[in-house]
Amino acid sequence: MPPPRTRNRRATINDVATAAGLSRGTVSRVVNGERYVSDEARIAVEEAIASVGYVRNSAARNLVTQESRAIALIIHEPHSLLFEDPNIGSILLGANEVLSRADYQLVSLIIDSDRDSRRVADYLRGGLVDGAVIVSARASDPIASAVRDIGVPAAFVGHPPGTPDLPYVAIDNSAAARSITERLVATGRRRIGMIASAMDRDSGHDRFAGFREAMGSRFDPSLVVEYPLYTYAAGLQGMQELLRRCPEIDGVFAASDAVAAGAMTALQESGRKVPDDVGIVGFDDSSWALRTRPQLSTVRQPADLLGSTAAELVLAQIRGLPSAVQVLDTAVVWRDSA
Amino acid sequence: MPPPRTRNRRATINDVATAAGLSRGTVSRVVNGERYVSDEARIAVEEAIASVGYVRNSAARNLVTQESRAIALIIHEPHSLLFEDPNIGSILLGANEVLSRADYQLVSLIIDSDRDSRRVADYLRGGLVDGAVIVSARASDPIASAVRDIGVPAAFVGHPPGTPDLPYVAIDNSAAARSITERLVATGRRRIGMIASAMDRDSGHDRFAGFREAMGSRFDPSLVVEYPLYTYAAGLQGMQELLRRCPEIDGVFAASDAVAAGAMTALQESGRKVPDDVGIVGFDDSSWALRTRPQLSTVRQPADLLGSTAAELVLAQIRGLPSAVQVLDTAVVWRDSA
DNA sequence: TTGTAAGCGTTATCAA
DNA sequence: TTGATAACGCTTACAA
Repeated sequence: MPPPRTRNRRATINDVATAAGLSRGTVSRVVNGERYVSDEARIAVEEAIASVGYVRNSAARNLVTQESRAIALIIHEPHSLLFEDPNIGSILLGANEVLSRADYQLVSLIIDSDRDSRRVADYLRGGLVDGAVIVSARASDPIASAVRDIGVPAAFVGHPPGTPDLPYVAIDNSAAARSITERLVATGRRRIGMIASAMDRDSGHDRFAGFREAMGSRFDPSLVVEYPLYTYAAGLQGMQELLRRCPEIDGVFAASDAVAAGAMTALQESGRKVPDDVGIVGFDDSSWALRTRPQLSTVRQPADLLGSTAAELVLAQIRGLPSAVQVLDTAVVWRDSA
Repeated sequence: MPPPRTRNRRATINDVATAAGLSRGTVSRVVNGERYVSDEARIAVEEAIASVGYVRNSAARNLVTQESRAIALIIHEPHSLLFEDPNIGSILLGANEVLSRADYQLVSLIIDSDRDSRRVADYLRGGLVDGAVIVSARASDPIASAVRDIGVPAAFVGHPPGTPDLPYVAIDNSAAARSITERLVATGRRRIGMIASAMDRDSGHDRFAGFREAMGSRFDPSLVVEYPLYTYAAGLQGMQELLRRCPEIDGVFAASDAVAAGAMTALQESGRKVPDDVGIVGFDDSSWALRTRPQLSTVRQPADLLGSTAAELVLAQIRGLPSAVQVLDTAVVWRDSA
């Protein structure tokens, strides 16, 4: 029998108490699975709950317990890029996994306008969540400082410049970029360029820095193009531009796998063979890397771990435990594109 | 000057009232921007708010107003597919746009396990949101019936079989599939197959049905392969299988653009030219369609409109307005892959 | 225009 | 083991 659809008024704990012939306190204890409830009381309450169709009002509960058992995940991603980047899905799933296990509800809030930004800040401020993990913040992101001011336990995925000193989890983009660039150099390429992206994010900025370091005196600024987003389109255009500037180019570091995939298309359209004529490497080891022909040499980044670790960082703060910055390992995975 | 970080106790409306030398009621009126507040009172309250660092407690407010001004967007997507499908990002953004304009906070809840499913149901039941839009429900999805039982205003994107009779917004997958298949037939192909996917969703099921209808007596079941998810990998494997079964195949309808992209790779690896040797069409007109070479002929589906319309459906119910099922238009966009 | 006071539906303390 | 009762922080008649 479906619960009586009292669309007029929802049953309260009082209604249950009356129906069961017991007090509110006892009903509350049953609902929360506490000890010190006799079997007969428990049964009576359970029957009453079923008969009046009671469900607990979370607002009232949160008000008295002063917690919500929910954690926000704030996604501030440029419109066009949202979910084109497979990393963010993995981060989300990773965070959800650890929060779910700890019996917290993950609520994702997306910021797509200044208006959203304000509303999300209000949402956090209102005490509707006990903590927040922030992904894809850009340099000097207003939501980042808002979170700090609000004082809610929080952690970043990545650590953009200009970000308040909150705990974060990241990878060493610079070191990873250096490694893969060095590997590319070692294949004997002479003219190596880079398609840089998202320089206003720590990831984009640091990948470029790593490339530059690895190139040392061979670094040639005219062989670097820069685009705002990690997209296939950026790779396509970037490679075309590089080819225009220097037809003899024989190596390319693309700032992400999606960018590398676009670049590879441009290379093939220009009649060049990968890796024979030009070697190309990406970054992320996302699903893109296995889609290209040949498959991409790239840097593996543990996106799900990024998400789960960030979630753990905020959980630790909630529990009053110390939470330190975490830098996760990456690995170069060498396939056939270089 | 940053607000005093009273980590000990948050200021309440009472503290503001005391500081301003006014009553709680007046403070509340100022906070909510109501009329009938003298300028001097308003100013005094605003100063007091700043000095004590007051922010309103949403749980308390929601408790008395009996609303949350938040709408849930429930994503029940198989782990691996989450956000590989660009449609879902567009749906999310579309919904966020209309809700944001109406000053509602969109909170996305993802379901990735049975445990999640129960927790999300509790979240909805608890009154933490005023409505819900459900995307990517599968046939007989438990969360779908939970939502119906809970009685919260809701709308589906799509209308899987076995779904309770709640308002939904969808496209006519079957008619669209028929159109593009007919167009493919008209190019003179003789042996046309299909790579079907997600048959447990209305979209997957109906696209296949449309294909079958359009093929009429030419329909050949041995030229159909079926995979659970709309993925690149499904397209890759599906096309290989089709080629094995029938090397002379000269036309393919892939159930989504991602699938088509995978199929195109398989075709090219087998040495076949698209569209000369085999014509291929997809579905969605997502970013995938412009990435393949040649670019994909496909069905344009207004993913953002799907999201915004679903949000409007929910809003209408909250406002007590009638809300009817909506079927959105699609269009065949013909490029070079067939 | 402002103040008073009664809830909103829980949980939690303290007696019984 | 159970029952009163006092919060939790806010909104909202109703009075003044």
